[in-house]
Amino acid sequence: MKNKKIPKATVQRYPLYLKALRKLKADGQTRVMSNELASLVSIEPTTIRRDFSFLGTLGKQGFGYDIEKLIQTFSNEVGMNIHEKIVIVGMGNLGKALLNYNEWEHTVGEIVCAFDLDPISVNNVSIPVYDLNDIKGKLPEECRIAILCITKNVQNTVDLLIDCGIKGFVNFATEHFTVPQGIYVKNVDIISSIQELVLSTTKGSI
Amino acid sequence: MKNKKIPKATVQRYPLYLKALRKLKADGQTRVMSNELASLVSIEPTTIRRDFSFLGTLGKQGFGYDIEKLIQTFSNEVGMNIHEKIVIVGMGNLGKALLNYNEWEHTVGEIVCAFDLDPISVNNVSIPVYDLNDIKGKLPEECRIAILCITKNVQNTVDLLIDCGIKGFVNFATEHFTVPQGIYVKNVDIISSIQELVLSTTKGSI
DNA sequence: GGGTGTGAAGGGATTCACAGCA
DNA sequence: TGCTGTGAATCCCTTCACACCC
Repeated sequence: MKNKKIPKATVQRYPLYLKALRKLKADGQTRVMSNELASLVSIEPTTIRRDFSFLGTLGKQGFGYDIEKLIQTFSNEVGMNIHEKIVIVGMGNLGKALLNYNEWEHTVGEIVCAFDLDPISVNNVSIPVYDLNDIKGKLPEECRIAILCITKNVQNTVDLLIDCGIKGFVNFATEHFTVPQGIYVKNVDIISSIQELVLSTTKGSI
Repeated sequence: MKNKKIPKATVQRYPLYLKALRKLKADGQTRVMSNELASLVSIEPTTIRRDFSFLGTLGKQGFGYDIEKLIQTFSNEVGMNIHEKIVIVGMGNLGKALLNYNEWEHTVGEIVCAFDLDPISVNNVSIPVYDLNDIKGKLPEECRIAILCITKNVQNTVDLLIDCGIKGFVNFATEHFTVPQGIYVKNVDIISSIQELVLSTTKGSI
């Protein structure tokens, strides 16, 4: 099964598996069976086994999977230990909250700096905060990923960031915007999340 | 096509359409064609037409769709104007940021109160903030949706909330937890989002 | 003509069923 | 025996192609 193109749906589940596996490891467990993992992440065991099989032969029949080996494989083969330089755009409560996540290191990278319309008033922050109008000069070249925590003038800011080399956005902005081909946007829309929740708790259709 | 069960994938796109349609309306536009909407939301026009068709015959051949009519239909038929009473659990920077979203009203409902381990120190907030240990007595009965912004003791808190009648969670916690059948969790995992972004910007597989 | 709505085809993803190995 | 790995079947979703209507 190795060398086959990994399906989109599978790739999207990998982070979920990794999270559960880290939890198991932290609990002192060293091996896990697809059944057990299934109940943790609410995914069918057979789906899990197929997902894992794309990365090679990782399990032992009648035994299960070695947790450490799985974590290593995910990290190496799927590029989950890439050290990205990430920038936060908009340093309100949300931006600060994201900065305080203590999970950046050893997972995807680090937040190197931030931009805000009023950088002077942002204090008690461990990274440099620059004026949003200075993006062009201050955005580090290696930055490819930006986290959008602004509420106004979103399209213009996005265009500017793309112009500076940003390839991917994690977007918390509600304002609608568009991007050209080749730029990836991961929307984190709390309203939409709740709408989905409402639909599923009332109609059970999701 | 009406009366047929609406596919899960379709339902998940409705909030996205609604957002784009509201934007168009705000820009003064009164009608839209599937082609135009497609380029806005990056979804194939034929997919859009099929998605809409589940809600009845909404468009006019050779003309397009009436934006106001679409918005109304979404609101009424898909339950997007339901007025939920929502509770925030954990009032750090993130909780505050969410509270300041000015999009709650007229979309999904309102945030009625919050819980925190240290409620006294949370100030400048427009809703009551109670002690996390008092959930049992203070959580309004009609509350079915909770937004999790805590970082510790997540499983216990979740169990307690379910016990109090919460049916759905929007989860910002990174700590892994499980829920029984019939409880819905919408994970908002920023680390996973960035992992997906990294995978797509480096391997182009998403 | 220029668009929508939809049967039918095609493509992916999930699940079944079981071979194969520790 | 018990669990993984995987061909085959099934299911669901997307896309094509075109009938139909304004």
